[in-house]
Amino acid sequence: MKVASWNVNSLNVRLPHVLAWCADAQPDILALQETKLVDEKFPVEALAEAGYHSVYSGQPTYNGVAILSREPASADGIIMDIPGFDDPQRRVLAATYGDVRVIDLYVVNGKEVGSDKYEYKLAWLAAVTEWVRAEMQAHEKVIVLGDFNIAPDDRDVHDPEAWHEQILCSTPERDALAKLCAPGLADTFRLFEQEERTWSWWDYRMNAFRRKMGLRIDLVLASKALADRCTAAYVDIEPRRQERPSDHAPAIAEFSL
DNA sequence: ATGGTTGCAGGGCAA
Repeated sequence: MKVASWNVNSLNVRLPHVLAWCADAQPDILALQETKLVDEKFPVEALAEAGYHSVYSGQPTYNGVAILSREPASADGIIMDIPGFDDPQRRVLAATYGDVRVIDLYVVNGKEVGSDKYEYKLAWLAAVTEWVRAEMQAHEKVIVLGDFNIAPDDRDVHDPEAWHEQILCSTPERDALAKLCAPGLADTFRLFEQEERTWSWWDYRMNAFRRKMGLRIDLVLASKALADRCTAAYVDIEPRRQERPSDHAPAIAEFSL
């Protein structure tokens, strides 16, 4: 089973990129973030023609998450809100595929350490952490993936000194991510030897991609039952090289199931 | 400290 996460920064603009990547990479499950589409405009038919079922939770202009899959999601167990956390922003989506629970997250960016958005990010992460804990008690095989807007440690940052305690890299954010993982989620990327300086996001500005100035903030986390069966994990930067790309590249994990 | 680039939407806002 091949599972991927991709922040597409508008599925309206990036639908051709998604279709081309799916045709090439053949993921079984693809979690999307920043679809920026209301549900009425979600391209269900175009994706169905490409062989993918869709579940999605969108809003106008901002945010929006979706999960594409070869096999349909179970009819029950689709969750689009963090339990007990009132939030109009469409950032979470959970669905069950066979015996695998998939939780797609578009973590709050946070803008700047100390800002209102930063406080919202930490509160949001605390609420998600409680929810994920409950999901892991209910399911043995859990995948939590998405745009985490947190670089787990300095290996995931092109210039750790410049980013020291900055947004996406601050200690409270990293501690919050560690707490989310504490019930037994592994960053699948780190289960394997990796090329150093692997990133999944590069700012559109300042020629960051050409200059290899990126961060690895897109993650596929897996519970132990799945981590034990993980056979590969990597980032595919090819889509970032294309015309009119998303600023993120897909993060992928493969499992022998 | 600011600016740079993209998307949405048609002016800023979010990233």
